[in-house]
Amino acid sequence: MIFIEHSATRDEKEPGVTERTGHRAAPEHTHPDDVPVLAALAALSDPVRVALVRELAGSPEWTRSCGSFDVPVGKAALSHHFAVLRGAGLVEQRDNGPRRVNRLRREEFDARFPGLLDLVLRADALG
Amino acid sequence: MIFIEHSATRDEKEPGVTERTGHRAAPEHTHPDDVPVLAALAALSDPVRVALVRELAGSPEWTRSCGSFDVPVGKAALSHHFAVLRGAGLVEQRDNGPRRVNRLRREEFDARFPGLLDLVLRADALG
DNA sequence: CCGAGTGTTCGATGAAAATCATACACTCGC
DNA sequence: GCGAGTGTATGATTTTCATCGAACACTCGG
Repeated sequence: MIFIEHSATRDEKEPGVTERTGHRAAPEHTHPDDVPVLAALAALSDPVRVALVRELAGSPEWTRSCGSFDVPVGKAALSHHFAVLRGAGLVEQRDNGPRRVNRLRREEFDARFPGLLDLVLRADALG
Repeated sequence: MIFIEHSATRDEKEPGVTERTGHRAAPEHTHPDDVPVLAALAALSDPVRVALVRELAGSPEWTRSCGSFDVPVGKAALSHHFAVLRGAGLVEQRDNGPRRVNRLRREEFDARFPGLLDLVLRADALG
């Protein structure tokens, strides 16, 4: 078993060059503070993305790879949806070996859009 | 005072049959409690509709007719947007003479989706 | 009863978004 | 290195949605 080193959270640290062997482009992230309200709402207006967010909220951080979600779309579309979620400041991604693991940016997103995530996550009778 | 009586809904009437004696069809409303989260978010994901909601929030109830809003779309599109807002439980409409006046369903919508309206209404630097 | 003002409906159009299939890039165990 | 596993990029197709113009419906004041 190999662990991901990469110290800890580098929120204020520029990602720069990872000390990993390969040269795989690190995913580009957008902080929730830089996300317009409309973009956040648009990102959460898609059933597939909401399913991803909900499933992600129910798992420990950095434990779910992109392919491990139960959504009825191919992997191309899936990749696209994760890009949208990243751009909306909803998820953070990190490369772990061949797979890309995810984390829901609960605190940061909540600070920027209070209550919005709770709204989407609360199990409702009406979807 | 005479109110719109509208004896019974005649949704399944054959086209062309207008046996009403000159009353306009009352707008069909959806209570926020019957609105899925996704529909609410989708309704608020459009810049024109957000502009309508914001402008409406800044005016007393039942004072704004549909045509009185400053949005860069024709009246056909405008009518469509109001229908969406109605369907999302965001606005209530009432016929007043030749015009249709509006009201933002603040309390009801807030009870169903706490914080969502505040999020959209708060004047943000980032739209 | 007519005409101006107001809003809806309909059909068409254009743009944006979701999706897929394919091809490509990277990592790791063997 | 090879090859399986994983995710991205690209291009094409489909769907969805916002928009418009025109026709229609309703109300009210002359």
